[in-house]
Amino acid sequence: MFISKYYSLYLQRNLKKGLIATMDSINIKKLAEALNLSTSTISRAFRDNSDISGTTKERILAKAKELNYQPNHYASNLREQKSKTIAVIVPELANNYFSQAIHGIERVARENGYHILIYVTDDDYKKEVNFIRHLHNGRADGIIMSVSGEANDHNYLNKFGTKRLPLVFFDRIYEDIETPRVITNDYNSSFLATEHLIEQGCRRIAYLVVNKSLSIGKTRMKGYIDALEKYHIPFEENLIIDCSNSYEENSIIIKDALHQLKPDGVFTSVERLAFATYYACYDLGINIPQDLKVISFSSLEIAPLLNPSLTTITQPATEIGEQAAKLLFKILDDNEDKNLFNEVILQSKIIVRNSTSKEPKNH
Amino acid sequence: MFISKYYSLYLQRNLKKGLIATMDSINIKKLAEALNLSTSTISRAFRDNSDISGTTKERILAKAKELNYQPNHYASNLREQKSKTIAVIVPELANNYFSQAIHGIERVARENGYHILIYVTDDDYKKEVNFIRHLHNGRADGIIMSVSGEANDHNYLNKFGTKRLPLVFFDRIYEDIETPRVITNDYNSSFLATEHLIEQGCRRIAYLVVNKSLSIGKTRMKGYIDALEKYHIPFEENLIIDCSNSYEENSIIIKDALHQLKPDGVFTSVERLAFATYYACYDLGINIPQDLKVISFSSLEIAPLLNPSLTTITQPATEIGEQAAKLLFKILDDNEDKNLFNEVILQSKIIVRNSTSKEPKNH
DNA sequence: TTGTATGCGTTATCAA
DNA sequence: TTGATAACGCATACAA
Repeated sequence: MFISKYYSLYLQRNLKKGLIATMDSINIKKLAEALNLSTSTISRAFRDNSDISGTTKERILAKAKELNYQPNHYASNLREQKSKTIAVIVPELANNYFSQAIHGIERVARENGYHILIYVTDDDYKKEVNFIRHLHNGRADGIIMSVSGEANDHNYLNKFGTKRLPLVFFDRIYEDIETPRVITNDYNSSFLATEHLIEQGCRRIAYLVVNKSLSIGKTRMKGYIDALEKYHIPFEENLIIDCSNSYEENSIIIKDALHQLKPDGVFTSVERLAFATYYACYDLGINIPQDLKVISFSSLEIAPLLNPSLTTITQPATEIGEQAAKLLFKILDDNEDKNLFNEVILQSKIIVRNSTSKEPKNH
Repeated sequence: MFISKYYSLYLQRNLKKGLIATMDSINIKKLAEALNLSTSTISRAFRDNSDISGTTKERILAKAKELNYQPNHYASNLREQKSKTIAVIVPELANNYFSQAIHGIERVARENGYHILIYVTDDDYKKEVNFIRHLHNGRADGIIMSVSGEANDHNYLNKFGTKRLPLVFFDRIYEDIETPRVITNDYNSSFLATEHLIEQGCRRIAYLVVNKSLSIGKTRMKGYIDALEKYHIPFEENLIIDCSNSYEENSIIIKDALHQLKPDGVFTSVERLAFATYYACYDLGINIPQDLKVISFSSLEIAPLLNPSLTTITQPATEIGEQAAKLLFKILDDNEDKNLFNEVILQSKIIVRNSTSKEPKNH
């Protein structure tokens, strides 16, 4: 083998710096030498489809285990132009819904031999754009995302043209981007939730939302409005309470709203706002459910343990994650389907508990 | 340029299959052609240290943006022998503690330009071993882990010899593996928690644990035992309730224990068991805190909303994650420190609420 | 300051 | 069934 003098110098330096694999690091070539085989044969032992005799394969795998050899992931990826990795982008992590969804994604990915990268936007649109852009460098084969920037320009997703990575939305989606998605029947759930409050005797129902302009906020709001209409309850714009992402701000906003608007029912679009409502009621001495009934979208598993236990619209979070992952793998498996538009709609369940009870709470 | 006839055939086939970059996919060579520059110059524009004129750099970056070019991650990694990726291995995801910790890790990683891979073991030791082994193929530069297999053999971690990836433990650790770790003062917290129950009048305090043999279980148990001793309360072996990972099993175990042992205080080592205790008490008509006081390790943010509000030992989960990540980056940054043994101990806080109140609960 | 040449570790192709 | 080889896309040493 000829090594140019430049390169040998480069080698020397980098060996010193520890940048380059030294004797203690194993690779396909060394394994081949150790076994007196060619690298191609080694490689074949690790891919199932290729022709190779059973005995050599065993010999190779045994030696590989002994020397702790595994095919270098980056070299394989470079060669094969795929990474066996999917990226998951979520607005937040410390949220029962998203952690359950990720768990579902993780499980399906693992079964398919894929790894998952996690990105948290903290509801920051700029981060989202940045993540997506950087993911188009081969790091991931596909993306599963719950979006953060409904109010912003989604067109950045179209700028990749044919090179755009397969993308699946779940829960929070951009309606104007045509890509597979997994959502729940939010309109219907909201309608039923509102109807439930009305049936429990509420007439002034406040709707708490984090961002009215988010598609998920809009869909959920529509169900609320339509239910009011069905029961001929006039819709009051100011009963839509637009909250923020800040705990402190929400506390003030909600207390003000409860104080000034005196609703007898509250429907919150995310669980965080239900918690904030509870805290506000504790502070203000408002009794749930006597003075105020509360229902919320929530995947909280301990909703029955709250004081009072919280009536929830529970989304099948884990299943949503699983379905999203399956959808992505379907695209990844056969290129034909790449542009197939696919929408999976799962059903949420309303679970009635004491926070919307007509009777005084009892436990 | 000479292309062997074999290879040209191979090219043809793979182009058809779409396996190989075609016109729509950009790489360093095409960008170079488009700009009439060499690939090295392009490369230099993307690395900060190299010599390159300001104007060409700008020209290149502009064109790159236009053509949506980014250096291929896998090629760079192969060349540089590092991945700018860290792996995080946790026992479970749907747990406030771990999702908060991961959030902390994610933030620090992002700031350092690193990406994170998530692996969930579901408390399965075999999965853990498998993950770790596969990670040693270059996919990650380092690992942050909360362990699952205390009862098993940890020696697999030593089998990698000098090739072992930098590893940082957090919260659940293997004491016999010498590697940096971030933990909380569990012994002390347990001691204080038990003492708190005693001060509130408890004399028969049950300790609920998921796995006695886990180091974290042992440490926490020791604090409990020593606190009993301080107050001359005899330690009863059967008040240590060994629970499982199954919700249904725990329900039975706990109900049995409450029924037969009639404790007046319960100290649970993980929040899940506190929830199970609440459910059991609801079912059995046991009043918390009158009949039974409950304290638990928990990072639950809505502990004040429980019925009754739960007294917790709260770990600084996010900070633990951040510290673990920082520790890992310190190792990654300077190779010298590679074997430095480092232990960061953070303080948990006991937050007293109604579940351990002497007075009947009030809200 | 830029270009040329080379190899990172792997795998597919073809030849033997 | 195995071996030789070229290339995946990039980054660096050195020459120009």
